[in-house]
Amino acid sequence: MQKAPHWVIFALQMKKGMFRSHNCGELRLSHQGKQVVLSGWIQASRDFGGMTFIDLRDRYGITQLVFNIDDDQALCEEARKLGREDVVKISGKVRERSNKNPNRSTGDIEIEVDTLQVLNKSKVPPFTIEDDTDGGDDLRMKYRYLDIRRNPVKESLIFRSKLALETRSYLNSEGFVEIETPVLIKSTPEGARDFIVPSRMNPGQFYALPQSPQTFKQILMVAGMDKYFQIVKCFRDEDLRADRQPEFTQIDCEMSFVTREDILNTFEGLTKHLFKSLKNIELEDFPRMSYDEAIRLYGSDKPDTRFEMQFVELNEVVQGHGFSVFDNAELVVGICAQGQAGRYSNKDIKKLTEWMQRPQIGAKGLIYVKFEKDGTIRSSIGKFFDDEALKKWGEKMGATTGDMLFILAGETEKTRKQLNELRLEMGRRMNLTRPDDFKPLWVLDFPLLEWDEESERFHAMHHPFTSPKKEDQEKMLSGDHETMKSLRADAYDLVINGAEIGGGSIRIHDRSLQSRNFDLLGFTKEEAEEQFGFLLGAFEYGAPPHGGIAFGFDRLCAVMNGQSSIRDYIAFPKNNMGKDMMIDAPAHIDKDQLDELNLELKLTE
RNA sequence: GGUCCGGUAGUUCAGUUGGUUAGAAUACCUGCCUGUCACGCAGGGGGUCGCGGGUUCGAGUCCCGUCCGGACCGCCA
Repeated sequence: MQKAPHWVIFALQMKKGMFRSHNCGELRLSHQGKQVVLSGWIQASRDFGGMTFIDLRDRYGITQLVFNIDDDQALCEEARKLGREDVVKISGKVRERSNKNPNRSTGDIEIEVDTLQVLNKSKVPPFTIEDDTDGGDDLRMKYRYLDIRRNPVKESLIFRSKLALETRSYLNSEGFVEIETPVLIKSTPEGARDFIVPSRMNPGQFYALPQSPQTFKQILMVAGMDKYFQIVKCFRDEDLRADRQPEFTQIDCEMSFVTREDILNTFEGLTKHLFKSLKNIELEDFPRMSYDEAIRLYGSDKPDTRFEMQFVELNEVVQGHGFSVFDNAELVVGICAQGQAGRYSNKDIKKLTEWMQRPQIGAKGLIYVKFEKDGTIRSSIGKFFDDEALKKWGEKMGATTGDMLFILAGETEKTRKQLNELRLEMGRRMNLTRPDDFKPLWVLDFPLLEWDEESERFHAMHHPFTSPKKEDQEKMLSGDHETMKSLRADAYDLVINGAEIGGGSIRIHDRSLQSRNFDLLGFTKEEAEEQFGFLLGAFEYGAPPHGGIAFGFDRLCAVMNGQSSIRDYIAFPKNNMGKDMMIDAPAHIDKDQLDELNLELKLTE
């Protein structure tokens, strides 16, 4: 039997409603002469009267369509009417372009169209669907379905998908099992505010959405699952930031019969694998730093180690010379900005000082010393210290000619925080924070407890299930304030380029130690029993030693691409008031719904 | 809870010490154009200057309030 010609088969397929034989990103010169069917959106149209070019876009790319009035006048007229974002299906023949476009993967070919079908007209979109859109953030969020058509957002979501896939594949190969834990759980006052869900069947009672699956994963360890992970949504009812959403995703992990070393190695391995497979970057072994060291050298527990500019404490050399700002300060500390002396005029310094004095930072002032190229030394405190003294500071801080010192003095914790802001700002100004440079590190030995002035009690710095380091467990009994402050936890954070990417700890698996920890945190026996009785109970049935870690998945996506905002890695993010601008949530519910939930609104002005 | 910035055409923005009919670019519409790919050219339509109040002969502009958006501090075990 004779086979029908290619074009006949195609015409039949078109009739049958086949939407495409290829996508808009895959046709090449090698397809020349082929009859194809494409579907997609109108990206742009260039009309020359006698001939019209149309860029057809789908997720995979853009293919140019050509309509020529000499070939088919009616069809050409149709094509001229197409508007941006109309959805069309076309069939036609692939042919080599006479003018190729090297900027496009499909730029060697074009489609000589023979049929055109408009599948759906589009209104004129409120912003341009281009890499550099003219749309503001609020419009982009409101019309997120248009925003996602843009390459940067689309690529971000695809990156996220690949990252999840690689995470699963790696952890699977390491013997981890992905287990889902409940989303409707119980509220606990520790930590962040919970999102609350009323229970219809249990009037007056509420579920809470998990801030993390913490207790469940520990119970899975008691249950003998040995290695657990989950890529999981978590919820925290706290104010938002560019890198903080009320619902966010964690790579949540827990392992049994492990030491801290086992966990660090496993997840350093995961991180390296993710960078290698997604960015083709081989990360060096991650350096490690104690929490105390990080605070002392960088004023932060998540230092950006892409650049040095470490803190140098100056109390010894500057105090006792009659300059009261220094003499009365708990800490005098500075950084050395290399090669910056010539870059800062008095006006620039004044500006920088004002920047430091903004309420967000709250520095009282900013002291500088400039070691000018010509050998002169200029500083804001020349009246109190002679060149000899200033030179000595310079030596201590490793400054040479051309460098500039910035010095702050005051209460230790505040001053470090302020200098951290300045260090990061100088890093940015001096172009030391390249987005394609990745410097991970482990920060270890966090304090177990944190004194909360407001409630006048200790809080767990990590969470209440974190194990104190072995050598500190005895000290937990003392009860003395300073000793409590000095307790160290077997907790660790993974920091990359100044962002906290992951955090975890070895957990307490012993019921009595867990009870003692709840004591320290100010829980009564009854409260501890009521809130965490299920965990304490589980610990009595052979809880294995265990520990784990959780990675901020959205943040990891952003950091791996050198971005500080996680919003483009979330398909439908919320704005800084926690609102979804597209669906306009949250929203009021009607009286019937409230009644059914046994709730009554009491809105105050 | 707080600090700061913004709101003018569909969009991004400009708008001087308060002073004619509020502009530009882009998008949109119409016409011309046969090798563009940021096409080009000519023409056109498009504004409750977020909202309310006040000061003033006169407010986009100044003041107060309010709403909305953005960044940040607090908060985020």
